[in-house]
Amino acid sequence: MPELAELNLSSQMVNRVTESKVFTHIRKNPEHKGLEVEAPYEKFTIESISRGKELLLVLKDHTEHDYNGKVDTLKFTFGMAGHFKYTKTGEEKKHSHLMFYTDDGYTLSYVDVRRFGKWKWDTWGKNRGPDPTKDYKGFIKHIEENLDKRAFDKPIGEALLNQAYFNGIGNYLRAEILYKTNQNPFEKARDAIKNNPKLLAYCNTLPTEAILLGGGQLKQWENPFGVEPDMFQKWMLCYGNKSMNQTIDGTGRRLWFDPKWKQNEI
DNA sequence: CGTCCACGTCTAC
DNA sequence: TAGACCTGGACGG
Repeated sequence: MPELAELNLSSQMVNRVTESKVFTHIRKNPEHKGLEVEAPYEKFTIESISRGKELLLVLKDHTEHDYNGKVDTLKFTFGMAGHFKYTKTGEEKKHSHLMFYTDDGYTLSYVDVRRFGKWKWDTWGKNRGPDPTKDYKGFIKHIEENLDKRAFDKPIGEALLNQAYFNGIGNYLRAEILYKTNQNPFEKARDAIKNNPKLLAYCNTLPTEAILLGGGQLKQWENPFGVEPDMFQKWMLCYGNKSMNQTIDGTGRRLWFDPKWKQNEI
């Protein structure tokens, strides 16, 4: 599930369901080896914000008699399968690992079959770049100021997964970006960025489109924006398409690309 | 049954 | 640049 679009949708969903809710307890599933988390206040509210492939839960003190204005942020990464579910307490889904309980019988659960996701009391990772959809200017500036770095010696197909510069781009977004910008994945990243103005622009527009289509598998909501359920599949032209070429890239991940590009062309 | 594969990091040789 | 971390779905014999 989780690339920029899915993290963004998770955050929107959390904001929608937790609006005007008051939480009192947090519990970790002992099966998960992750950090134990205790409620920082007797009563608290939850808001959420995403940035690339990270998501924050902002916990705010709601204890009337002892308000101190403190705010705590719990940072999540979703690994390969993380997402949130909101259910009645007692009806939590299998593989729920961190549960936030309201004072009126509901649970917000962090669910993650494979348990690759993580959480900790923290804010945005300092080794991750700006979100290309929420801070496009910052995203462009950060790349342009660092174009001479060795990270951009890599083929663009690999560089697009580098979260220091392309925070939120994952395996399906890179495939769609390369394909829809008519970009040779094996061209040196620095040259590709200089020669193909669509490349950085589509790091903004394609994740934005994916958000509006409700994201990929393991949807947070059924058709969050009234979009037909099969629209996302139709939108994905390259990733997972049998008529495309695929190879294992230098980082061990499967790269999907237009067969017109020859792999040894680097 | 078995093997391969998955929208991602991490850390250790 | 391998593995390690995990579960489960798809597909083959």
